[in-house]
Amino acid sequence: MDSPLLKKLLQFSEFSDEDRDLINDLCTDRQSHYGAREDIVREGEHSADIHIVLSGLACRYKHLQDGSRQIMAFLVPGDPCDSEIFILDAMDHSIGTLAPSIVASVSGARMKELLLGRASIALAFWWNTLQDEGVLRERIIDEGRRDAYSRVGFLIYEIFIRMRAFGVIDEQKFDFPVTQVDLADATGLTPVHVNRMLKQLREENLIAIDGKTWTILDPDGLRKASGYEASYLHLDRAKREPDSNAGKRLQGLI
Amino acid sequence: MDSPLLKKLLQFSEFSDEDRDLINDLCTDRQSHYGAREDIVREGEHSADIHIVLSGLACRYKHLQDGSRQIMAFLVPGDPCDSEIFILDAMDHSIGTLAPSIVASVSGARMKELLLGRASIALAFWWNTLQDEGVLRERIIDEGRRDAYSRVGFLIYEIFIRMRAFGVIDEQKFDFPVTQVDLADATGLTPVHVNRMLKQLREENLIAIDGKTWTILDPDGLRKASGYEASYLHLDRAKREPDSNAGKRLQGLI
DNA sequence: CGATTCATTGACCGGGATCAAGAACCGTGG
DNA sequence: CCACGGTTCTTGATCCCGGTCAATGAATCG
Repeated sequence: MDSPLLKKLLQFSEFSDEDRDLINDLCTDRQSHYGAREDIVREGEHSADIHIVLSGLACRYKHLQDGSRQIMAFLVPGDPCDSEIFILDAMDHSIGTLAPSIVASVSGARMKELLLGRASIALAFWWNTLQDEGVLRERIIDEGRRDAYSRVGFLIYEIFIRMRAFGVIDEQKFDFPVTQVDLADATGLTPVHVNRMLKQLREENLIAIDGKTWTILDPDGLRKASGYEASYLHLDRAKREPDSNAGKRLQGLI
Repeated sequence: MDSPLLKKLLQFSEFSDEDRDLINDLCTDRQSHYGAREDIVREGEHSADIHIVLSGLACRYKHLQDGSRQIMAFLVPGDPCDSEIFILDAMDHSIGTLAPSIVASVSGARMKELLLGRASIALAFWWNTLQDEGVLRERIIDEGRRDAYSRVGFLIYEIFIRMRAFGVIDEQKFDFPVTQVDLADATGLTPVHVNRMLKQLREENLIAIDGKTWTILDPDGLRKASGYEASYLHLDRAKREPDSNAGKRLQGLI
């Protein structure tokens, strides 16, 4: 069975059976269970391990002096949290769960070995880093140039697209176990105003929320409302490759 | 004579004389002169070359549908613009000059060869990517959680620190040839409000502006006013790495 | 069950946007 | 040398989006 990590990396590259086994093995080695709102790695720490989210939901965040929190990225199943940790000797931000999650730990040494021996795998991780950077840049635009309505819509739509690319969307439904406070910390708005924007999105029949299950009723309408452009996720790359089967995997994803 | 690129990479690693020559050669191969406000790479393009800013000032930016522009990062002399271009097949943002600049072009093939053959150099470039990511994350915090005053102060202080780390600061003076519109596009504020914040910073004797020459009159005061924390630039940590094998970690990565 | 977190809604306020009008600063050509 | 048209900078007046404060439900859980 494919691990979430392999599923994720398959968005970027194709792998030999041997590569696939190596990637899957990374996730089965050591697994830790976290509750909601627990830290996986803290700012300033240096961990000997790197981490990969297998299930649940985590985020990159940072606390400011005034006590407020800024969420800089959501980490969905398959996302490596800190594949760079064995280069830097201290994290400049924290990683924590938002919902109960299962996280795989891989020793930095083993990661190093794999990246040394397997250029094909190393390349996929490099790609992942570039996608992360694209997401960060898009969030800067989001906060700098979009109003609250687009900001909330954008965040929801991006999560939707990433979940769908990862293949965990049944119809338009997906599990997104965040509070409105979390969304506020991610968008730079107040919880009160996030609530108002969600209300508006619901009233316009773009989304529906039932507990932690979100439904995108009108993906196209939501995309337009949020001013979303998909290019930065580089999900379409596989489609353009002339001799690749990847196109089949990703068909209909965008 | 050390090229700006070597100066920049020396922030992260130490190099053998041979490494130094290889890095310097990158910058002397092909140099292009750009005027102010010209594009070096456009969104959607795939260039065979990667680019390095040697003098002047450039930025990463993106235009939105409504015509507004968001500057996501400033590129000062020594900064590689797109060392990842030979992996991705399309840029998800543009890079353009703000002031007349000299830019070095290096073929992707040569870059790849260098990163393959020289782990020590590959490591420095990897570090550079991580620093870029840190800057992006800090900008998200900046826009999400700080008020206009801190935002403008923060941006100025970061440029000051990066220029100083690069070694082009005479006393507290440095050349920063941007318009207030550029600063507005970078902070997500309006030019009018940027002007008001600059006025305030001047009145508090934190900075002085004479044409394109900026002076930080009170670095400590500016840092405090902007809520700046330096850790994310990793300026002090990189060199401490005692492990001479560190560079080899990246072998086979590209 | 209370107790605690989370969602929702209303009333009011303020920071920054918007609009507008000069002023200072160019590079250009006469 | 000045006259000029175009940026860029500066400042004031007004408005509105989103923050703040507060109160009430709703949902979850020991």
